Amino acid sequence: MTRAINTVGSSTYERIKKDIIFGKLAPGSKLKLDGLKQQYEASVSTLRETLNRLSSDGFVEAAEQRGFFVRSVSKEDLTEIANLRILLECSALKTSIENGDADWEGNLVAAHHKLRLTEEKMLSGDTSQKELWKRYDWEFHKTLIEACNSQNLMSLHAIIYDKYLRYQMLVITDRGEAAAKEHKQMFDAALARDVDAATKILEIHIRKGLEHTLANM
Amino acid sequence: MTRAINTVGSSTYERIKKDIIFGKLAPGSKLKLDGLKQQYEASVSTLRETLNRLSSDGFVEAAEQRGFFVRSVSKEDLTEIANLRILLECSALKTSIENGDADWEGNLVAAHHKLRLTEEKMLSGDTSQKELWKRYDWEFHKTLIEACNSQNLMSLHAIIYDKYLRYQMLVITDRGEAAAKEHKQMFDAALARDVDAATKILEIHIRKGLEHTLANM
DNA sequence: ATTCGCAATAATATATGATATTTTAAATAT
DNA sequence: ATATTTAAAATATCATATATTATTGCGAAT
Repeated sequence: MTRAINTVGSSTYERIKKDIIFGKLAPGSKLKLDGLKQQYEASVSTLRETLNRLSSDGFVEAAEQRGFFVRSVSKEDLTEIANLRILLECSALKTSIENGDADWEGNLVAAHHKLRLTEEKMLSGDTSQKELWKRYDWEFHKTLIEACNSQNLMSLHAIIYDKYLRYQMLVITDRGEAAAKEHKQMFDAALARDVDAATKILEIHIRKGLEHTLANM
Repeated sequence: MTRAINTVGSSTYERIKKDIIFGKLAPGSKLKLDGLKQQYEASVSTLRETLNRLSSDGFVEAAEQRGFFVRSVSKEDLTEIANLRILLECSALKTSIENGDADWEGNLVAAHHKLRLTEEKMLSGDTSQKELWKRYDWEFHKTLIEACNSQNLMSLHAIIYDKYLRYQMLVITDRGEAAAKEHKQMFDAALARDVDAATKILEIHIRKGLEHTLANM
């Protein structure tokens, strides 16, 4: 179906992006072309294409004539990101709740169900599924806003979400039960078409996550 | 000072981006590497780096193994862009007015003065300065939100502004006097620290621009 | 002795042209 | 008309050459 994984360029893009988000490539560290060449088995040109894209996305810093660096982190930057996520995601959520049809509701039920299952496993001590949990968290939040009717807003949100996620991955612990409860509340409010309640909980959800990460970094 | 113009890569990036925004490269048209090579005097690899960056920015569409295209335009897309600009710019304006210091006020006075001069020239029939007017319009809007304390928000806004501008450049006419009056009102409201009035006028300003462009495309 | 400035060298990034794949189209056969 | 084959065009990738930056070592001045 999707041929995205076929080219060297797109797969190294995904891999490097993932390695930055999950902290395998440390914030601020130098991305030497020669080193990356061996690590990702791609040519310099391909890598430069990838790094240029990531620099436009804001995951990599490109210093003219001096090469590429993993974007550094700071509390100020995280705060900016969180506020931006609140702005974008709440706005999208509002429109989405107002416009969502039966399909949207169905997708939402499915997304929340999968997320909840994984959350329950994680809460009972099984931390092996952290990767999976992250994916379902993303799918749940994405599905919530999917009926917002703005491709532009969705793709901006996707990048901000990943930037926010990177900071979450920086700290060891997550908020566990509290976050799960907020997910449930959001889910209920969205199905009840209660825009105010849903956006309010979403803002709290993000703000609490921000505080938690700030306190642990 | 800035060495950005020194490398082939960054200068072709600026040139191609400008040519897309100002319509020299038509929406939807194919960007053949071979053709660009001659037009911009750069090698394939350099051009690919450029096009990859522009694709992340959303000015170019990259079709896996089928090359690059100038991002196509549509009324729906423009509407999305305008709404996004309202969301981002109004939020930034609010914070900026709340936080702006004397420096900010000074910059704002200067920016509005330059914009006004050019607007007056344009209104009196001298359309030769359209390029300059566009630059001052950008600087005015940018200065308005400059005290918002969010680099992330500023850079997101810069891209959205350019996307919006591209649509404005697509239609021949602009709103002239009406837009100039709105600029003055925004300027006054910002200096008076009247957040509500300023954001309200900004939203009207963008929405009117949207309607004008929609009607003429 | 230590710091500073300069030159030579090494390391690295940028840019190019060449090669291998893949897609598009044109032509032929079914 | 549709499917298949063939030829041409275009893209993706690589290896290499050029330009720039960073490092090291040396000697002069404080």
